[in-house]
Amino acid sequence: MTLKQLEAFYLAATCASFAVAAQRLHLSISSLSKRIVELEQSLGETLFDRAGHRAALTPAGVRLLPHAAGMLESAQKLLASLGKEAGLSGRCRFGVGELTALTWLPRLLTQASLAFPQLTLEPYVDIGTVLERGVGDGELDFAVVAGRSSRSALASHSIGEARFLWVVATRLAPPGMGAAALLATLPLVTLHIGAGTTRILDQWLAQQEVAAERRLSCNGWGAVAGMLVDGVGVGFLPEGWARALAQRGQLRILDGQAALAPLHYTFQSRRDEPRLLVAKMREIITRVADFSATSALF
Amino acid sequence: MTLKQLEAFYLAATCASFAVAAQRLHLSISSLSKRIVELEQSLGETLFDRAGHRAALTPAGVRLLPHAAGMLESAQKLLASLGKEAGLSGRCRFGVGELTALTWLPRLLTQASLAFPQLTLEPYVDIGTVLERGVGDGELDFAVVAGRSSRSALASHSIGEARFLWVVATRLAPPGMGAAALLATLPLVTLHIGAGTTRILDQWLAQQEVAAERRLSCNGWGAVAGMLVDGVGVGFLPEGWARALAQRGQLRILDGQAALAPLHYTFQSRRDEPRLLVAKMREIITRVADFSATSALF
DNA sequence: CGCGTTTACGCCTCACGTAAACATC
DNA sequence: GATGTTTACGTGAGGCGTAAACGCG
Repeated sequence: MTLKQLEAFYLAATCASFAVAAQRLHLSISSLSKRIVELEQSLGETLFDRAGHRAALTPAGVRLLPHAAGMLESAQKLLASLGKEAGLSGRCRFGVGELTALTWLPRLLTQASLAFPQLTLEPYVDIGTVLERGVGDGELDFAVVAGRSSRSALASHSIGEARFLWVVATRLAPPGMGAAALLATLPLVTLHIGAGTTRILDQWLAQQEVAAERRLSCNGWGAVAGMLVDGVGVGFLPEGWARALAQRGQLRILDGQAALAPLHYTFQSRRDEPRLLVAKMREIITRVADFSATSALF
Repeated sequence: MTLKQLEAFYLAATCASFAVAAQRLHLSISSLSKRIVELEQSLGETLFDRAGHRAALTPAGVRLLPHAAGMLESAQKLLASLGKEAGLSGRCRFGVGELTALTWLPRLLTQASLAFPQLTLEPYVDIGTVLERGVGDGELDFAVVAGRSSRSALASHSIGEARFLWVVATRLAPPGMGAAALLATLPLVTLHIGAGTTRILDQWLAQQEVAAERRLSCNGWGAVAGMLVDGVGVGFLPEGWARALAQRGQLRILDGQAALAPLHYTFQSRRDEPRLLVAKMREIITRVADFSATSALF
């Protein structure tokens, strides 16, 4: 029994497939498979049931899992007690929404690479549901997404909220007009369904008893902002963007009485995540996250 | 960093020398040395100071030691949680006094090999001081010796007491005569100084205000018993032996008012001993130990 | 010079990746 | 046939023991 075998077992047991686990170990699938077979031989127990389409933990494997996690955690603490940077090297893959990518992600990368010079940071930008699946499958160490996770295997920690303001091109509407009224004549320009803002938008529409008859969705905030500036329709933008564009006179903020609810963002990772690094990254993110920040693009 | 490296480090740090540690790992000294060098390289810390005649732990080594012990213990528990016999295989070296060897050691070996079929038991018979040094140096996993240890690194657990009776050859003395009186004319036949009985003998002599003018010592109870039967002098034997030989008429028990104090035996192991096996062996020994048992030789 | 540790070297096992085979859906 | 895991095999690094060297008492 070796630590490498235990690590391979732990990841294979917690990731969606051997392929994902192998990727996270920088190992070929075949080598991962052999490591696990060798662990099984050294323990004299079958840990995975390969009968079905995908390998499933046997009862012995289930019994072993917490012990293996404990060993790996002990090993990490051992390393942490000596070399400070130990355990905080290697790669860290994580997911963020586009809003994050365009606001505080650069600052996060600066801070994190300052704190962990040995660490290779690999952010993936995608919509929340994709990121959640990535964390669940073990492809990502964590993700910052809107709202709490519906997956019981993931733990959510609130890290802040983003506020949005309804806007429209200055030339399309006189001052004082509300978003609800404009939606009667202008199309709604927003993100694709599945993005984090979908929920607060639906909530707002229901509350206002307004239906968005014409709807135009795109998969990026940058494109949405561009369309709104060009006068394609009415929509909402992150507060910082809206204020920056309004100040330049390109957009008018529709600050009627009915504002969009703030969108809460959470840090999501596996509930059984043993890596110290993930906890440290959460600390930094909690400190750095600021969804009202203006993008460096402006 | 591997478990083998940590194990090598742990043993090298707790044993008297690399040679002893290597012996316990069934490894050559050179391989042990390399394992430790490799651990140092992987941790980026020097763990042993090789400046002096013998390797000594550096501060970093001292910091690492408890972590390494914890890892090894976790590994053991992991194995114990799956395969029952796991962790209880391999070799177990321990020391016992000759009295133990001639009374309950056979029963211990029977019981222990029944409880741990995979285990190779290696008892070493010697006098207490030698055994204590062996445990302290790491050559022995534990020892059963008379009295508590004077070494602070060893933990002592009482497991029973042995009683001794003064005897003399039947033909040498009429009934009713005491040992103190006989010592005036007959030599004292006893074990070498350093044996566990030395203390209770000295105590008895002081209490009786008797000096053993002629003294004849040997390094084995069997030889002492033989000499006493042959009428070489007066001496004492373990209670069971004395009664067995008296019943056959070969010896007379000198049951005067002044009996020897009972000799307390303790189970001694390293205070930081992490092996489950040692605790289990102590349980069995506590159950099995019986110093009044008659040797199978009779 | 003895003792304890390290270095040098030849040997062999072990762990890796590529590629093919196998099994399940 | 697509996906997921294992087997076959050639290669290279790593761990082993023997033997010689080093360094301190």
